[in-house]
Amino acid sequence: MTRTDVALAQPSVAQTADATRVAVSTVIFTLRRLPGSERFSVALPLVTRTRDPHEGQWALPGGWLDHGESLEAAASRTLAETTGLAPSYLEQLYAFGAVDRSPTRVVSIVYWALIRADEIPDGSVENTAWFDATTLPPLAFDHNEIVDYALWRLRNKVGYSRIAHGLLADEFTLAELREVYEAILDRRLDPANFRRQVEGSGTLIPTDRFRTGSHRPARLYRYNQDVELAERGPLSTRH
Amino acid sequence: MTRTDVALAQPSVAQTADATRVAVSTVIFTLRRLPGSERFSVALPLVTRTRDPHEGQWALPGGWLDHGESLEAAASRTLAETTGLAPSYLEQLYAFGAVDRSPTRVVSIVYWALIRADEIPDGSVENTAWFDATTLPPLAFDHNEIVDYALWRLRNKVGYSRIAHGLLADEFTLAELREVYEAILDRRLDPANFRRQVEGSGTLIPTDRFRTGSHRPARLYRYNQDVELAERGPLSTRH
DNA sequence: GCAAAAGTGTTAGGCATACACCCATGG
DNA sequence: CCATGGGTGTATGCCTAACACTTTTGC
Repeated sequence: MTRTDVALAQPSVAQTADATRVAVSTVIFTLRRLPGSERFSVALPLVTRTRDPHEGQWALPGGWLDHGESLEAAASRTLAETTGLAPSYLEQLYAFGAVDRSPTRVVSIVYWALIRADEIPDGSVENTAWFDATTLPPLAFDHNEIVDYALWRLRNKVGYSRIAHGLLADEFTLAELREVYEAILDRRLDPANFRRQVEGSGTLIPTDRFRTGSHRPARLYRYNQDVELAERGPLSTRH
Repeated sequence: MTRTDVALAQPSVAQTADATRVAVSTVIFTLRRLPGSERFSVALPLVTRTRDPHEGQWALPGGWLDHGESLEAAASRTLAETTGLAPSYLEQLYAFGAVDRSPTRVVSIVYWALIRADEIPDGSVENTAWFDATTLPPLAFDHNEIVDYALWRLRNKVGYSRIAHGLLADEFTLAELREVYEAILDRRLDPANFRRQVEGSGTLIPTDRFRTGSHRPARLYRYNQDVELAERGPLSTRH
């Protein structure tokens, strides 16, 4: 009898019940403006489990690792299969392998990802719903702890890399970039100092275009493609 | 026919030849004073592979994940079995899962570790030898890339955590602590500024004892146990 | 004109760097 | 007493935070 620790997934190769199996899950973050609030907040999609264990509970999107695919490819595939999403940024988070994290032995390689609101397909996907990252219900398995760790990593990494750009369109104003930082860090940033810091970092290229529509027009910027999105050291070019 | 991607290891549960298997390897660093040199340099142990693939080549110590043990326990166990070492610091590095990294499908959860020179048992262990981390021979599988990434992580982490203490005895002088930093970062540090930085960080407690024997005696310090060895966020208390 | 956001200027404080200098011990 | 590492003092420059101020638009 086969059990899964992720939703909507089935093993693709024959496995004995006693063997350790490898699953891949993804914590994928986006920003959304809550109704009634001016600020953005971090949200993520969860899927309902359709079988035991934890049937009916919410869980991270994921599935089994196929024999012929890399870990990152498995993360992308299972994310697309369960939620229809294709993230703009994807990075390995951690491998979870406690013996008792699932009734059967499962090692989960967890990825975390970013996606812009406009990249999310219209219309809801079956069994999928978006939740505020700070007020999650009890999730299946150790997925609450996994989300906590992913949030910690996101907040950490926004301080020393350009991952915030993974949540923005090609062109954006400094205010929009600042709102991304404010949502992730959950605190206000001084617009003047923020401008100087980010302008001095060399990661932004000013354009000739302006965002108009309210008050004084704001200059649009684009990414400097020469700068890495995130420092990953010797792994930056591989998977 | 069973193949392994780590030395001196054998699967403990029946596996089909086609199934993806989970291995655990460890990059364990120590410091040693090279003959003729005043400075310390980073070294790590490798084991010779005793079977195909890559028979005869040097590889990271490791082995298969047992069905009933956690990832970290597997790292500790396989490290002890192959090298006889029990590290003072152990942290997960990355999960490597490229399809072509081994003739059979193997996902390797790699840990990295620190050990003091005085914790290394006397007498050489069979098939094990220590290498300078910066001048390694071609290793089996993707182990060269893994070591590069572990070195990058070590150098990064020494800047924002206290992991250097994992390479020192309970009591140590500031010069000894500075030598650890200099070896890892491979550059000289100003003794005066280093002292102020580390004294101001609150991680050290001065003792009444002094290291004597040459010139002016140097005060011995010990760790402040209240401060985490390394920030791991929500994972700091678990495995 | 007025409100509000875009954008600039200025100051104070903290921290890293560089380096001059004094202290204490072994030989 | 002298060489050497232990340890202190201090000036400089950079970066951050705080906030006053000017500019430019919509209404």
